[in-house]
Amino acid sequence: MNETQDRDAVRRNGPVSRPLVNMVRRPSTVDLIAVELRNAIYSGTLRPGSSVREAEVASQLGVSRGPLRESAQRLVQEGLLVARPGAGLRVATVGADQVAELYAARLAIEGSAVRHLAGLEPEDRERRLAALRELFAPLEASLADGSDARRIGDADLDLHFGLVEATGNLRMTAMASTLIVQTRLAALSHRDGYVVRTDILDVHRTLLGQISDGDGLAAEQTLAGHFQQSVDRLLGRLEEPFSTVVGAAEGSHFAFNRLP
Amino acid sequence: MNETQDRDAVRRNGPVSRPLVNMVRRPSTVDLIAVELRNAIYSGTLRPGSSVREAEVASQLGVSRGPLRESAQRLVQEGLLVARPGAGLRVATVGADQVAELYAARLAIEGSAVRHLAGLEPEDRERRLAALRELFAPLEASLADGSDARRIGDADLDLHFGLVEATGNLRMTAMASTLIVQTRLAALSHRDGYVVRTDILDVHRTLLGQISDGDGLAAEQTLAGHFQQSVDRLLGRLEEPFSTVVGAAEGSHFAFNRLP
DNA sequence: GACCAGAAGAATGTCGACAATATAACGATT
DNA sequence: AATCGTTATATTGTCGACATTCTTCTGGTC
Repeated sequence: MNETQDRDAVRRNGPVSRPLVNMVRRPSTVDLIAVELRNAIYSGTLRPGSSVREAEVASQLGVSRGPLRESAQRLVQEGLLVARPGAGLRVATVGADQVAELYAARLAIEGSAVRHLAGLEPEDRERRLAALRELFAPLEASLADGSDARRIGDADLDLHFGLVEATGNLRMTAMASTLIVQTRLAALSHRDGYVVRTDILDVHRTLLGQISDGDGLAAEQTLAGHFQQSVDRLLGRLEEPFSTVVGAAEGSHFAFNRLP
Repeated sequence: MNETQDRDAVRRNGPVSRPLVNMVRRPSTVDLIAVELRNAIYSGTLRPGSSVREAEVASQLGVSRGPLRESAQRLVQEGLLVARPGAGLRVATVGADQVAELYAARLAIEGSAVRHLAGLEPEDRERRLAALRELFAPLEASLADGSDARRIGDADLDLHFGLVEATGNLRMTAMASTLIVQTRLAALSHRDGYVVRTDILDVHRTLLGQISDGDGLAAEQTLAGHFQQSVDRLLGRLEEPFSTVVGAAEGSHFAFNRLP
């Protein structure tokens, strides 16, 4: 019984001090399907507002309707799918009336993240910033070689997700993941297609610099300004230099859609 | 085709200006089951760490295993249930190692909420604060008549949920709902049972006052201090006057578990 | 011509049954 | 005595089929 008690204790409280090995967790079928669905939504394969026929998608995934429906409920909880009784599943749409709310939620999460990072001990802070600077390169590259807006958006969202992931807070990371896919949905729902400002490089450079300086409030305000501009642009309130492409590019890399 | 287009437009962008009536949405069975499950977890009927046998729970709810499993996946996404392949469902446990993370997430959401409220126009701000002061009475009452800690905790959590709900941000409201049920899980997982400080009345009075004064940053710091004490208390780092009861009371009122 | 009512079709909602897997108990072995 | 291997039980994972519901099409009426 002692071994059982130990296992139970581990389940309740996690490894006591330092885990010798990572607890192995085979992903369930529902996990795998949910990842595929999120990818399909994120990449635009399942377009916003389109109906999701269970039998069709299930057969494409090589599973029955049961597991598919279970996975779908996860995305319903995330707000990525909408289920109407009798009418089945539709991909959610993030319309103009929801953009402000969405970015307010992102500011709550990501703003808290940058403040947390800025408040760390300099040594620890720089270690985590190093990981973030890795995400900077793809953004620079996609901007430099004139990639389509979708790829630029991928790099941008990856960086924003990295901000939250760097805090190590799994709950906030999960919430950020959901909000970022919803951001993609908002962009895909937008009549002008995917729109990206050309100065995002400067904004993020400033952001990382302020974190590095330990000035969390300034970093949060930079983020707030950045988001405000994004909202205005999505709502068509701004006329300014931008790069817009309705990217038909498939195959984004979904750094934030990993298995838990 | 015009009517269809109009309906689609409504689905995408929501009602154009001011909706004459609220769009009626019959709750699906999955919705209803999910509410029941959350209530059972919140009230302690389903205890943290306990296994949830599908057949048993399904028959108690009067449904088959299929809909139950679909609902369960929603709670898995929320972090309220854990599913291990082959081993089925267990109620999540929020152990000591997760308390800090949980309260950090709550601070991100609720801190953002109080700052938002404080930044509103005085007229609008006071209107929403009026709704919050309604939630103040139950807290006072439960403290005054020496209720058990569980009832005090209910009133406390209702008030905190009300803070976020008052912003009108549905996304943040949903996230707050999840985090607050997890807070209850943490309390139920705690060895000392439900613990409540006796000075929470003062803290919340101060909080609402600072919001009323438009001082969002101060309100957020009050919240941060309050949460820090909660974390310390749950981790047993503090020895101070408190009221602790392992409340066996069933039937909490779950203001935050409404249907969407 | 627009609107309403009814019927046909298709998809969903739900259930029961079977196969696959994990758990627990038991005995054998070092 | 503790550990390992085996077996039995119970539960989960998956699937196919049926009843129900929504959607769409058609025809009729004002």
